[in-house]
Amino acid sequence: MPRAVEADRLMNMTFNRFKKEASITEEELCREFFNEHCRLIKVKNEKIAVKNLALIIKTTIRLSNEIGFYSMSMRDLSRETGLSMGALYSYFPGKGRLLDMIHHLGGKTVMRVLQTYIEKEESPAEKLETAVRAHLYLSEIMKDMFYFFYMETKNLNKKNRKTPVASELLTERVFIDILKEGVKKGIFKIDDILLTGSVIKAMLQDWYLKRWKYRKRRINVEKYAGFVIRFINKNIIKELK
Amino acid sequence: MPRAVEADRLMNMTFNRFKKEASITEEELCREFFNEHCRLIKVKNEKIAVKNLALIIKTTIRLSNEIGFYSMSMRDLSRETGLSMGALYSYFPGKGRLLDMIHHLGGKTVMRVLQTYIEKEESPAEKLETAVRAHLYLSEIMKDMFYFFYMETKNLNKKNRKTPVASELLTERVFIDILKEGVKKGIFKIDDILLTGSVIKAMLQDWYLKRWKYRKRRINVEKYAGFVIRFINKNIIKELK
DNA sequence: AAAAAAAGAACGAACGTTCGCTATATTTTT
DNA sequence: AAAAATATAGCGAACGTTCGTTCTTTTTTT
Repeated sequence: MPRAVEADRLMNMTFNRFKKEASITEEELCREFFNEHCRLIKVKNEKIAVKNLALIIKTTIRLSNEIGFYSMSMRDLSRETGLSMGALYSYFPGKGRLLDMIHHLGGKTVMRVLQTYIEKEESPAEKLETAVRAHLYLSEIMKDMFYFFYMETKNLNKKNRKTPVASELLTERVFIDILKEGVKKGIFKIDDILLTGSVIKAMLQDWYLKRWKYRKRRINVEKYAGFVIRFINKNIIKELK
Repeated sequence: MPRAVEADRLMNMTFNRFKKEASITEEELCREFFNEHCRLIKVKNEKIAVKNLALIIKTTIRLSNEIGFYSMSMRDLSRETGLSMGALYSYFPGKGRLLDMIHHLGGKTVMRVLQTYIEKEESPAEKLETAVRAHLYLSEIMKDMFYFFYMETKNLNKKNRKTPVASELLTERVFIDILKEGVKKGIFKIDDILLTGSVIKAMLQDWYLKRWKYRKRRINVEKYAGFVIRFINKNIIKELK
């Protein structure tokens, strides 16, 4: 069916379109961060707070991804942000809490974006493709943050440590629900839905966990997305006999 | 072809058989460790050294997987092993070097086992299945060490940091070479060999990176191996028309 | 008795955090 | 409108703690 394939290709959400539509700006996220934690942030001026929070969060993620959150000292953060030790502690209650707060922000953002895009689609096949693309594109835009999330989970305090575990399962659940719906409607044929959901998640994570590898091989996110979707579809789409 | 499938199933390497055959004992690995680094180890009695090295390495991996290698202090290690601070420093030159030494040991072991098992097989299809199973079974036996490798890579010193990156690519190459051979012999039909190798690696890694998830769902390593192999095969085995 | 191994007190460096201070912006009073 | 008072942001030295490591002493083995 070359015509149908062609139509599909035209309808594919491109990375650039997603980037424009989603328009997840650093500033907007930091404003949300500020409003949510203003009780813990000593700086009251929103304009100043948002500016410096953006600087602090960006620098924390960068340094953590280079040497690990635990290895990054507050003096490192002070030097790299240009803010003094005292000033830093006006923006968060302590090093550990800073980590928790960034995690909280990221988790919420991912789920919000994912849900928004899935709701737009009708059929399970379209939902699945959209979910895969939205997840990959979002992780491409926020690649440092995604890597940071994955690698620094164990450094969270016990209360918040459950969140990313739950978040891992939550993202996976989105895919499992789509798969279930597809099976129910007779569109998908899947042996093991749970395991299928797991390996989909694994393939999505590989994109941001092995960035250096894919960059080196000049594989862009759209190519990867297309490959993953075809790879999945071969295993779940009912064959027409 | 129910008969062929049945034959295949009988020939599948089981986890228990692998465990017996490979017989990777903690003690044997530590003896290798001792002989390789005896220049840096002050304790000369092999029996004592191997016993305590096993204790030190096991405890280091356990504590690192719980709280991270950097968060684990030498006092933690002293308390948990029951060895004094002074005694610890008779077994390795320093905390950083201990990490390097464990990584070195693990990397060598993985490649050795993988190569041994692949050499036994003839056809690419069998090689692929064996490689997948050997990798998964090995990571099941040494699950803590595999998790440790992945999570503590960035804490290695710069000289040794290249090793795990190279090791990631090295393991992947094993699979890519099998895929290439299969295509050449006309057994496999693959669009993108490099990307196929990548997602195979991603699925294998998921097994030891998300141990808690699979344990909770009561999915054992053999079931996972079977699923992964079928998932891959649907994408690479030439269809008979 | 000599050698090897283990012990644990001690050391300086570096850690996260605090706190008194200065500088600047905003509000209130005159 | 000018002056005084207050509030806020930023600073960096200093604190107590904990870190990796060393070194002398004690115990165990040969």
